[in-house]
This record gives sequence, structure tokens and C-alpha cells, in this order.
Amino acid sequence: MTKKLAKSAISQKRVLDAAAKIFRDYGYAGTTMRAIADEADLRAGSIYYHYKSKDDLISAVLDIGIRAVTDNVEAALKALPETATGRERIEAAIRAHLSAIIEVGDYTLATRRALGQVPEAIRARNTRMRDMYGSVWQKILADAHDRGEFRTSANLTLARLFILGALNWTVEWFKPGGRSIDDVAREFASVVLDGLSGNGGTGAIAEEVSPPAKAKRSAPRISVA
Amino acid sequence: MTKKLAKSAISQKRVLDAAAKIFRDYGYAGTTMRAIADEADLRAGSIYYHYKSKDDLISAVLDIGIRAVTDNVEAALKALPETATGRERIEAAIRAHLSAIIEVGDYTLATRRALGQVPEAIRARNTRMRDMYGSVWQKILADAHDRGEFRTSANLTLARLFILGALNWTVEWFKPGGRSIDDVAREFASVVLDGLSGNGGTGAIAEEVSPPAKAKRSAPRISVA
DNA sequence: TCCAAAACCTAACACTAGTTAGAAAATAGG
DNA sequence: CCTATTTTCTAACTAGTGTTAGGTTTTGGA
Repeated sequence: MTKKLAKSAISQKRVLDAAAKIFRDYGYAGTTMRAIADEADLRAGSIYYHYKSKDDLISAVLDIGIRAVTDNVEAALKALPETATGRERIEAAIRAHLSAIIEVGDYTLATRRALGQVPEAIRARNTRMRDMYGSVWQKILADAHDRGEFRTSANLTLARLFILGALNWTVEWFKPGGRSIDDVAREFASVVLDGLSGNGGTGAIAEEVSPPAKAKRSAPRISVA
Repeated sequence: MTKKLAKSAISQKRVLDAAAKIFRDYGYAGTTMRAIADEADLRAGSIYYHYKSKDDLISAVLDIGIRAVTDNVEAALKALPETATGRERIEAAIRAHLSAIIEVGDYTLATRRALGQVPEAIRARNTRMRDMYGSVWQKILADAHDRGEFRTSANLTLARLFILGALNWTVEWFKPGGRSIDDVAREFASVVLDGLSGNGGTGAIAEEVSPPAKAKRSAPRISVA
């Protein structure tokens, strides 16, 4: 039995969802409180009963965006058996990441669109959360590598950046009703995992100096939806 | 001997570069003409001598962004010998794409940050240009597939979306002075190309129904930096 | 049903942004 | 150096934005 929500909580959620949508469409600076209010069937002044400021609102949207992804991926990893291979873990993480960004699409797209323009303190906080998420990936990639599931020369930092870059981009093109999230995740995982485990066909690979990955734990900060 | 530019052309370029930088940092709506003018060592009113409007300016920035990438990739492909393999062509395209987005980083990042908020007509025009670019990729991937360089089950549309997604993300983390563009391109190409040509280790691949790629020529529109 | 608290509306404030027209300064060529 | 043209500056206009304080309406519990 769903617990009955107070009017306030109901309206606050409506405002939040409206905000995610408008921030998604118009970015931070292009979003007006009047537009959010219209979307939420309120007047702009009323938003201030629920949120202290526009910044308060965008901050909440950004939090939800990154938290949904991180929580989903961590839960998926936790649900795997102890005996899961590195490949299986990575594939599960890919699937969970995709699921999360599609499920809270407005929030994650709003992050993509707005993050670069928000006040510095807000951006810094969100960046820290995303860096934490990035380290989850670094860990599962390193585990797989350590277990010999990848070729020795694989650069895990670059791999992580490519993977997350491509995953984050999916919100731009994924359309529910077309290919399923499972399909997309499986195809992507196979390309990535085969690519990381393959020996390649080019002599250029053989020239790679190793071990490259271990020394790169302080990789550049990246942006995650 | 460099041809002497008129003052007007010199100033116009300065305004354009300033615009790219400010749009990059603040997005479309968050960018003020005063900020651009400051960056260009002018006053806001002066910009209107060179550009009709803010929209005129962003339009020019967006054009340069996508054109740099498209031209660079097409030139790189053209420079290859007729005997080049599909792998070689794809790797060259990856390298050219990376080079372009790093070289005109302000313009491509400005596109990433601003495109979603610009007036519809501007966005539509840029989208058409990007779709044309996407078809360049679809073609070189299809060629490689046709020549048997990829596994039969490879989904070229998804591959293209992953590749371009990951490539477009590099502007967020690539720092000149670190790894060279060549290194990054080579590593990325090996992951992608091995992944597309590999047979994989999972039975799930074998269940893929083919031919998947040929029927997907009308793939969803994607966004390219 | 009544009434206090919660939730929302409204009008206004202080400030900002894109743009314009005319004035002023800079440039370029004879 | 002079002068016409080009380039830039300036002040102002119109419209818009985040936010506030007080009034009004709605909600929820007794």
C-alpha cells in the first residue's frame, strides 16, 4: 500500500520533474523559473515555497541525475555472484548505466546540458560525485585486467573514457520502442570487451609499452551523465 | 607571403574566436554579447558591425565546428591509397576526427554546449550537416563490413553511434601535452576495430540475427560535436 | 463544519540582455 | 597631411529574469 504523500511532497516532485525537463531543453541559463512553473502548473513565485532558489533546484536535479546512475550500477554489481567474471561485471555495469540514464532521461540530459554553466560550487560538488563514479569503473576494469581477461597492453584509463563517453552519449539517440536496452548493452559490451581482450591485427599494438594502466590512476576528470 | 587582411577581417576573426570561447564556457543563453565583446577587446555594440545578431554569430561558430570535423575526416580518407583496408580507413577517420575537434576545440565544445538551446532553424541546419557527416561514417563502416573485415553479426549503426559518441566526448577530457592524438586514436581504433572483428567469448553473439546492419540505413539522427 | 497551517498567487522590485542610431575615433589611400 | 570611409563607442530603448512580501486559496485534522 503506497503511503499517502502530503500535498507538499506531491507538488515538490512535480516541480522537480518539470525542472528536469525544462533544464534539459533549455540548459541552465536558458531556463526561466516561469517556464518551470508553467510546466508544473504553478506560478513562478510558488516555486520558492518548495525550493530556495533556481540554484537549489538545479542542484537537486543534478544530484538525482548522477545518483541514479551510480546507484544503479553499484546495485547491479552487488547483485552479481562472487564468481562473476570481469566480462560479466562490465557488461552488467554497462546495462545498469544505460538503464539508469534512459529511466531518468530528463535528469541525465539536463545534467549534460546544464552542468557546464551552473555556478562553480554546484559544478564542483557534482564533479566529485562523478569522479567517485568513475572510480567504480576504473576498479572493475582493473579487476578484469588483473584476472587476465584483457590483453596486457590495454590502456584502462582510455578504455574507461571511451566507454563512459559512448554510454553518456546514448541519451542523445536512444529511443524507447526501438532496440531494447538489453540489445544495445549487449552489442556495446561485445565491441568493448572483444576490443579490450583481442590481440589486434595491427603491428602498432605490439609497440605499446606496458604496463600503461597502473600508472594512470590519476586520470583526467571526466564528465558522466 | 601572407596576404594582408583588412582591419575588418582581423576584427571579425577576433570576434568569432571570442564568441567560440564564451559560448563554450557559458552555452548559448548564458553567453552575453558584452562577454564576447570583452573577450574580443570591443564593446558589445560594435559586434553588430560584423555580425547581424547573436544568432548570426552562434550560427557561424556552429558551422565552423562541424565543418572542421567533416572536412578533416574527408581529407584524411581522400589522402589514403586506393588499396587501403577498411581498418585503415576507419583508423584514419578516427584520427582525423580527433585532430579536428582538438584543433578547433573552442568551436566544437561550443557546439556541444550550445546546440541544444539555439533557435530551431539554426539547430536544424546544423543537424543536417551532422547527419551528412554521420553518413560518411556509415559508409566506411559498411565498406569494411562488406569486405569481410568485421564479424557478420556486427551492428554497424550501433557501432557508429558508439564510436562517434566516444569520439565526441574526448573534447571533455583530452589535454594537449598529455597523450598524443595519435596514441589516443590508435588505442581507440584498436578497441573498436578488434571489437567489431572479434568473434567474442559470449554465446549471446551467436544469437544475433543477421544481417542487421543493411536494414538500418535510416538510423536515428545523432549528434556530432 | 471550522479553523490553523500549508500551499499558492500576485504585483512589484532591482537588475540584466540584445539591439539600435548617431557620435566619435581609427584607418586607408591619394 | 587631408579626407572619405570604415570601425568602434555610447547611451538609451524594450523586454525579460530571479526573487520577495503580503494576500488569497487550499488542505487536513479535530
